Amino acid sequence: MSTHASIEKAGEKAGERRASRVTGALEALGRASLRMTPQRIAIVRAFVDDDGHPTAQQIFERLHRAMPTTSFATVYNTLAALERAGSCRTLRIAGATDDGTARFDPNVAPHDHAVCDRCGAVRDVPAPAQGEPAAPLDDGFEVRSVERVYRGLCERCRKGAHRRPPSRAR
Amino acid sequence: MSTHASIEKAGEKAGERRASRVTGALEALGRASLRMTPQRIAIVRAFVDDDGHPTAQQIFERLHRAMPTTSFATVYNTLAALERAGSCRTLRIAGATDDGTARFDPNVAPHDHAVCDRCGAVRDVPAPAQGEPAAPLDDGFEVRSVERVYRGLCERCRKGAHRRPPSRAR
DNA sequence: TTCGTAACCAAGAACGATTCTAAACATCGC
DNA sequence: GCGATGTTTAGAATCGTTCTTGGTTACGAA
Repeated sequence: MSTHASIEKAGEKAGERRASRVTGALEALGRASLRMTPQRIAIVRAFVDDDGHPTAQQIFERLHRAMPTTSFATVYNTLAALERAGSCRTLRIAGATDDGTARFDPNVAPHDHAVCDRCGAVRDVPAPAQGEPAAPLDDGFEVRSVERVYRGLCERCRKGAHRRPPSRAR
Repeated sequence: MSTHASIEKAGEKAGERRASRVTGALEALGRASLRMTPQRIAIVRAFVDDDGHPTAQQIFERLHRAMPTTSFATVYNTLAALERAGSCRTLRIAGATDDGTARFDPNVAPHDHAVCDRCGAVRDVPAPAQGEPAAPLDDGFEVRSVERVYRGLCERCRKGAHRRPPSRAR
C-alpha cells in the first residue's frame, strides 16, 4: 500500500483518503457513464495508491504484475477517461524525469508541486491560503487558475541521501 | 514585457531589446567558447525574433526559408548550446500546444507565463514584485525558484477573435 | 601556408512516449 | 440470455527528440 517511508506515520488517515479516492474515482466513471471494468478498477487502484505522480510506464508496470495481459493503450485510455471524468490531472514538468513524459496526479483538488532538482521527485504542496481573486493581467488576460512549480532540493537530497542523479542522458 | 499586437506601440524599444538579445546570445556563445557559425547566427535571429515561445518545428520552418539545407538536428543542437550558454530556456507547458512539445524562450530573466486555454498562445508575464524570500516548505524542501503558469483566456479569445480551437487531436 | 585537432553540420536512423487501428470481447439495460 | 455499444488487446503508426556517421570548417601551432 504505502509508497514512501514517511507514510507509515500517517497510516490510518492516508488509508482512508485513498479508499475514498478510489471509490470517488470509480463513482466519477459511473457518473460519466463509462463502464466499470476490471482493468479500470485495477488501474484506479494502482494509480490512486501512488502519491508520487507516476508516469504511464510506472502505472503499467505495477499493473502488469496483477494483470499481465493488460496493454499500454488501456493504461492511457483509462487515464484519459479518468481525466475526462475529473478524477485525474496530467502533469508535464520539465526536468522532473526525462522531460516531456506525462505524469498523472490523482489529487484533483487545487494544489501546487515541488520538484527536486536532484532526484526528480514531484510532491504535492498545498496551494497558498488565500482565494487569490485572480485579477486580469495587464493586457486583459483573464486568469482562471494559477499553477506553481517549486524547484529546489527535497529534504532527503539536502541531507545527501538522494536516490540517484537526475540523469539527463538518454 | 509586451508580446503580441501590443508590441507595435513599443516598436523602437522592442527592436532595440531584440538587437541586444541577439548580440547577447551570440556573446554568450563566445563566452562558452562555442563557435559562431552562420547556422547559429540564423537560428539565434529567428528564435530571438519570436516572443511567442516557438517550438523547434516553428524555428526550423522559419530558418528553412533562409537556409534550406539546415537540418533539424542543428536546430536542436543550437538550442541546447544556447541553453548551456544561458541564453535560452526550455518550456514544457501541458495543454499549450499538442502537449509534451518543447517550447523555447529567449527571455532568461525571471518571469512567469500565461497560457490561453483556447488558442494555446503562451505569453510572458512579469514575475510578482517581491523577491519572495523562498522559505523552505513544511517538509524541509528547499525552494530555489518558483515558476507560475497562469491559465485562462487571452484578450483576443475573450473577444471571440481566437485563432483556432485548441485541437487536442493529433 | 600547411597541418592537426576539435568543433561543427547534414542526413537520416533510432528511440521513447503516445495514439491509432481492427478485431475480439465484456458490460449493462432490456 | 441478447444485443447494442463501449472496451480491451496487440501491434503498427506517429510525433518529437536525440544519436550516429561521415564529411566540412575554423583556428592555433609549426
